[in-house]
Amino acid sequence: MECTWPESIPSSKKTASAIEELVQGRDIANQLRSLLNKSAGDNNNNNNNKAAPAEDLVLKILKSFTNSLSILNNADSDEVSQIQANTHVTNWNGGPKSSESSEETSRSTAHKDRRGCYKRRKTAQSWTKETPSLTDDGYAWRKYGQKVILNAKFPRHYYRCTHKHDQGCLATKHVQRIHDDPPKYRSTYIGHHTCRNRNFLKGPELFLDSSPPSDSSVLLSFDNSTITNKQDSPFFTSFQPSIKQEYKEEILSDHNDIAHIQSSSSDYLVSPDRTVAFESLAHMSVLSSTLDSDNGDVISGDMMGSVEFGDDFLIDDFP
DNA sequence: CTAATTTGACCTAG
DNA sequence: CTAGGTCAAATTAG
Repeated sequence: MECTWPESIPSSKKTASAIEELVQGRDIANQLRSLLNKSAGDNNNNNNNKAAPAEDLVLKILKSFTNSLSILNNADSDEVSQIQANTHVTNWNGGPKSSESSEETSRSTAHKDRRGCYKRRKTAQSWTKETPSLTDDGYAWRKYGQKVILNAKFPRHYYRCTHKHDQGCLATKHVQRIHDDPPKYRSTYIGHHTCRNRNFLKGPELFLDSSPPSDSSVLLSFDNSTITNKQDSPFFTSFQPSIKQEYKEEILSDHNDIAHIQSSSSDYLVSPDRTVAFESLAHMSVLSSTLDSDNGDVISGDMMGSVEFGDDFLIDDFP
């Protein structure tokens, strides 16, 4: 089986480069938007509605980019993506069903009518990754929920991209601790990032940005799988500037255990200067360990095989 | 003050 | 119906 990559395994390279272009365009539009905001802020402080039409236009451009991205990303899946894609914060009032009255007839409490407010994404690409510690993947995640899962000892934490409202990034993930004694966390990534704000310190960014966009970005090759690093391939975790809070307590709690694990995998302890080589090594080791346990026969156990790609990332070549 | 997290209610797929 | 995923008010952190 070919180790295909879940994130935008584009049906074709055309799609891939189209996505890249769109991301770039949206990024630029974002820059323009912030530029507009800034200039409107300090130039004319009393007349601020002058920039409103421009801002509006930029927002429309952004929306258009985001929608296109969403369409391309899950080409056949449902319309969830576009719904959330309004790039600014207006929570699309006047929802799908025009309920003119009866706020409280159905539900007693003074909650807003959230029916139809969200849709659960059905077929988004997802993949899981298991780590002995909570590592940051370079993206800014915002926790939005926590749930106790049946037959699981630990609750599951739900995160979404911080730039969901900024840039309409629809990526989410959930993290669940599956073992305690040797700490093990399973993170499931759903959807992929359309945002461009990774928290790189300095080194690895040249990995991603200055790489030729055609197809030879970064290759990691293993036994029989070739991995191309596109914009957010899941294993290109990076250094994090600050460990977030939710991780902090966990890390502190089993501080002793993970210390040597991390150092042995040469991850996160290297100074950022010489990271590029080290990083790839680190990831290779991570990957090889996971893939390694895979090529034998990781059976059952409890399915902690390693990297299983959850969904059928159907590569829809055109019919 | 703003922004992130917590947490219980809400919503939907199965 | 239930289990899992999401929302959003309240709370806490920066």
